[in-house]
Amino acid sequence: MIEAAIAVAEESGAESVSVREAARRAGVSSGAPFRHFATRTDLMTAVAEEGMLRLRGAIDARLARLRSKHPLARLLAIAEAYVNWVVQCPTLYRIVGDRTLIDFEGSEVLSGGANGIRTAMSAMFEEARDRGMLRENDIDRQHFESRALAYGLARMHVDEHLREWGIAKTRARAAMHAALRSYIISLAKDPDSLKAALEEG
Amino acid sequence: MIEAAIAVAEESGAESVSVREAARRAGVSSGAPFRHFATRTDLMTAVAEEGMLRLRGAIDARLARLRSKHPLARLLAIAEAYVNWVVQCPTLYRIVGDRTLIDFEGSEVLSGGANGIRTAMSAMFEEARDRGMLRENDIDRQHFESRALAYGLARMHVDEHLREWGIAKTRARAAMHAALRSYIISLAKDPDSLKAALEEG
DNA sequence: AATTCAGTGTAAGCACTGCTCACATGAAGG
DNA sequence: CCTTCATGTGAGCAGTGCTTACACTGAATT
Repeated sequence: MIEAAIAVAEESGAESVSVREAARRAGVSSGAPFRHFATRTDLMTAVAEEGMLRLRGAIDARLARLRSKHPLARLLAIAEAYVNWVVQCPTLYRIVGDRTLIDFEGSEVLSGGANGIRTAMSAMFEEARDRGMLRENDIDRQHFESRALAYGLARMHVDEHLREWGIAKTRARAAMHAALRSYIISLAKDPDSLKAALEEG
Repeated sequence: MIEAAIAVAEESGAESVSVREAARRAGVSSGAPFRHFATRTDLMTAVAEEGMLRLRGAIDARLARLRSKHPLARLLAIAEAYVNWVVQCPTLYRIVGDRTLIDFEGSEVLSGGANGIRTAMSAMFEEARDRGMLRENDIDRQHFESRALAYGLARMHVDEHLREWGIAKTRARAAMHAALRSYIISLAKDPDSLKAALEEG
């Protein structure tokens, strides 16, 4: 069912996923899905949970691959992995973020997943501050601001706002990376050493 | 019809606006709306156009009220007026931004309106650069970045992401203003003179 | 081994939706 | 007075979310 729902969403858009269509795709009758998901929202929530797991997997993989221990470099890596995943799976991302389509608060996977990402970012801001790497020390504001930037970039992509900016889909990643990179660099007290850390990979 | 549709959206959510319910609200039969709007999308597009006009009105009013001629101060004013309007009319803003609900490209009011805001911001970045007010000179990237930040803040609000950040609705405006302000200030070559211009109002 | 029974799938059906269409109304203009 | 055209009407079609009475299966209990 979940795979069928994802397939429908991928080709027809997230809002036009119907329980019946997903059931047809899975080769069962129209009532069958309701044995496993009480409501359409529950089905879409299950789809979103699958998406959240993949997103967290992508972020964790990126962090594991990153050599640098510079907290701002790791912060940028999280943000980049985030937007990379959004570019790769825009439909799934839309579902994960759409609180009118799913029950976000009611899902441990979803709220816990979002919480985990936020906590990881928070830890890196704290470490950067404690090691004197930040130009300013109000890390709550900087955390909120960087999240808004990453979310805005991701949203502008999935909401199709990029064409108006003359940014082709093939260049979306590069444009978003450039924005994130320059923003994170602007937070650093010593931009040059951060740039060096970023070169390190 | 448009007023009725807005009323339904305000109290039941934008996605659950139905042509029939709007017709009931307006006291006409179920087929009547289709004399004026060929499809539900057209009706929602008309609602969105109304929203775009109000948004542009709010921004223009704010700029007219602003004494300072400092381009970065005016830039911040645009961004603040933008998020203010989003906080004030979240439902309408969701409709304006939802390209699955409306025909954005097909509406002169909508695409032209968005274009106008972008052009206005662009002009201020150019002026700031030409007057040597920016720390860096790649204004395209800074314009894109600041738009992503403003859009992300607005989206986080209408998508109900703020509670997870411990930001109550009453404080949303203040949090968003703080983020925008500190970001714009970080762009300025001479932050102190910008701060003075911001004090001027 | 027979029986129970929970888990799953089926098909019909309800109330709703977007949208169409044949029809009525009614005002404007020749 | 008659035509025309814009608008509203209400029945109807296909699709939706969801429920429900029914049937089947396979494993556990007696």
